[in-house]
Amino acid sequence: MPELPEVEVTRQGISPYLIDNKVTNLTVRNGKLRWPVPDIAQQIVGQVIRDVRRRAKYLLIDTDAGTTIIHLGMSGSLRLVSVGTPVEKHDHIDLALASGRILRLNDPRRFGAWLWCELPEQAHPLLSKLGPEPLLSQFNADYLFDALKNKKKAIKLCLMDNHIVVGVGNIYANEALFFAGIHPQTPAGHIDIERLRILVANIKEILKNAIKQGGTTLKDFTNAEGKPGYFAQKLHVYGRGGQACTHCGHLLSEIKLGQRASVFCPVCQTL
DNA sequence: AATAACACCTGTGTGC
DNA sequence: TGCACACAGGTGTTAT
Repeated sequence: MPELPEVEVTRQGISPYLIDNKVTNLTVRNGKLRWPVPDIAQQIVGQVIRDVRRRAKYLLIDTDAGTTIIHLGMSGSLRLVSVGTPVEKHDHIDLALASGRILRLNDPRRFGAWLWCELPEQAHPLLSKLGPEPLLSQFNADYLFDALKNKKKAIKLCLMDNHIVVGVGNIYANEALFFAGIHPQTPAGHIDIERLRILVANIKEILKNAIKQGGTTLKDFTNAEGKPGYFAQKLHVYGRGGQACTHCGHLLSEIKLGQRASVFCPVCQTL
């Protein structure tokens, strides 16, 4: 489900309910997520949540004893519910708070993660090798030009590579390349810095807009209150293979890159 | 070292 | 209506 905007919208939605609140219970109904969910009730119950942060698509819930690391995978979502709200299918984990609210993880495909880290999270192996945040100034044309130097693989695969830049998933990689006029199969190292400047600007713009709109709703994305996002209606290429290009009217092509659907306009996007 | 393929899992839509 | 199959927002691990 979620790319960076959806995770950020979730963070913004849940953090007011979590910060300064005390954890009263942790219930794991099904701990078989991507990795076994550790039993850390002893460590976290009684702790006050200090902050709720995001790094890449990971949500980080800080307490003085340690940080809970949550990833929503392909199908995960977090909602805040009241005590007594009936448990539904795939509601795997509850983090109960002194306020009477419960942070509830639902994840049908269980590609998500719920982990615990007592060290600063930079030390965590999942977070230690991540590239820059796309919305920060460290992600710029000069950086990207350098990171893509000598790379022969397709630019779209590079945009989705967490070592190069985090948070850009299949939807926004397709959209950003469309707006930048770059063919998704272009060898990454061949793109000159001026085109990368345009690409970087488009990535930032698209992600910011998607956050402002409340995230993309494809099938089942909802924010912390269970409301859908409104970005899907603004997608120009993702999910539109065979339909007309919104810019020139030519039919959009669809190919597979790295096993993922890639849609582009063969006229507007060049190698 | 870099790239490509595979793995994890459930739900949904399509075509027969 | 049932069944087989392809496909879906991610990403660490394994193979080439």
